Amino acid sequence: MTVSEADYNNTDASARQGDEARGPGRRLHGAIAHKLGTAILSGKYAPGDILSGEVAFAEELQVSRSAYREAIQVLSAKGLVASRPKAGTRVLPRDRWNLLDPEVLGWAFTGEPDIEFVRSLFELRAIVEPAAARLAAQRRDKVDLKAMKDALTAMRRHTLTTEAGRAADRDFHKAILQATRNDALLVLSASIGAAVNWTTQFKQRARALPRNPIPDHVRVYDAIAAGDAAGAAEAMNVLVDLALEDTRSSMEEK
Amino acid sequence: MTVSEADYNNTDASARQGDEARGPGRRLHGAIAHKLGTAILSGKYAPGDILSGEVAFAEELQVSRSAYREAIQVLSAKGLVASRPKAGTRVLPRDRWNLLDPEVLGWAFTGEPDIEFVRSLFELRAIVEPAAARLAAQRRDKVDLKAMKDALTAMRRHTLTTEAGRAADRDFHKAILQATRNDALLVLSASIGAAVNWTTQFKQRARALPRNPIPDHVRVYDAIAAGDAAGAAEAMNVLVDLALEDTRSSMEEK
DNA sequence: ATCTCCCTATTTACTCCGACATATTGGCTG
DNA sequence: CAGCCAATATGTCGGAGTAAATAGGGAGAT
Repeated sequence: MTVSEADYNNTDASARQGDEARGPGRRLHGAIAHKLGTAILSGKYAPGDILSGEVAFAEELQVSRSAYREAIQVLSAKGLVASRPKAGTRVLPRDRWNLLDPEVLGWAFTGEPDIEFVRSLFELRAIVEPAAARLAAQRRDKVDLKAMKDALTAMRRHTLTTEAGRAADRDFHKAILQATRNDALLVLSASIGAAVNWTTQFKQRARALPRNPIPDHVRVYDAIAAGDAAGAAEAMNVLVDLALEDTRSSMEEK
Repeated sequence: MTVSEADYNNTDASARQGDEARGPGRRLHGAIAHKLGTAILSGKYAPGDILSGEVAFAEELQVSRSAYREAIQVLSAKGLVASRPKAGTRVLPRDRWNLLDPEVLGWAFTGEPDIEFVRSLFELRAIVEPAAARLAAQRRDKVDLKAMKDALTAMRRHTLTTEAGRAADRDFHKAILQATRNDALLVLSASIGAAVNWTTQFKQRARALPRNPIPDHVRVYDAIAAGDAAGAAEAMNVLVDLALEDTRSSMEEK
């Protein structure tokens, strides 16, 4: 064990993720991975395509082979590409992509997001989050409830137009999943939370949010606090439905 | 577009994933990543710990710094570690780990799996798969049904004691998720499928499988084929419950 | 003469090495 | 106590050599 324990928690990732270029704190291979990742997610490189050889591509990008290779390792780890000697580096079929990886999800939403995929994500939310709310209502303790309440007050103060407000929204949902005492669900939260963050930003882009989301969240909180499993599931169901509604309309009228 | 399209689909990953050493087809940095990944998942390196410096660690592992760094990039991409100049490479807190990544899941099951985590995974299955079966019952077409039927016959022929049989089991569940027409769910299939594979192997390890799993699967198939959404969800619910039962008992009596 | 199989040759990723650049930390100094 | 400075570990670079997998050609059999 070493000194300085409570560090490395700079989860600003979600805040600064949209950045294009390479600022300080953003490594070169990270920037390359971002560039290639968005290119693949946006369809610029289709599954089955073969990327130019290491030497050629690295030279084209003006980086060393080391940096390029490390970027490829990242993409490979996320299931986007696979490399083999003599055969080259190939974009894998879409069902091998790790779409639930928060970073991949971010890449998917930097361009024009596929509306069909957004629908898929909300359908997944509609399955997972009500079930999570049900479990949370049965297993939550005081600490969980306090976390949810704090997140709610923060949401009220900052509103969803600010990054701080969206962070509070994510905290609220994360607190619920944390209360389920289920690690697998909690990991999904990181992914779904990221996705929700992008779509929420989308809603803002189109117009000021027409609906006040606070009451929906309060209903969920109240049911969980009361230990009302069925009520919590139902309230969360409504919340997700409304969020889908808003997102859909804002995407269509664009 | 280039020659030789229908390749790169060697998903033997799940079949040969338990290998320790570095065989042909398994790259060096992949072996290092596997070694470090399992070490982290097994708790040998706890969150917050700092790994020895690149030069030192690479020398200790008898590999070049490049190979070691590429392995670290893989782990970093999966959220297991993070590196910063001067500060070193640190193991991230558990909630940052990408536990749903199929490879990470494999690492988690190479050692003694945490029974609490297995419970979490089955709880997730119990949430997602019945809902998926419900959607599949509403949206499946002939092709989907044929894929399920083929998988069932393959399961009958090989039984779950063989890798071929387990592959058929995975194919069955994958066919269901494919029938939901939902990409996000389909990605979860890769993860859940991997998890199911490991736990199934576990059941085998303890003793010959006491229960014949075929009838449970057939009930699910029949309901989906009949378009009976509620019945499909319920049948899948039973299936997952029984699987959990078997896994739990085999883990306890070990 | 045609087909099959094996073997070689080439292409490409993979690994290694050694040097330099950069960023962050922690101590030092004013 | 604040701001500067140097030590240190990661990050980036370029090149050289190795290993693997595919494609193509040649020998053998049908």
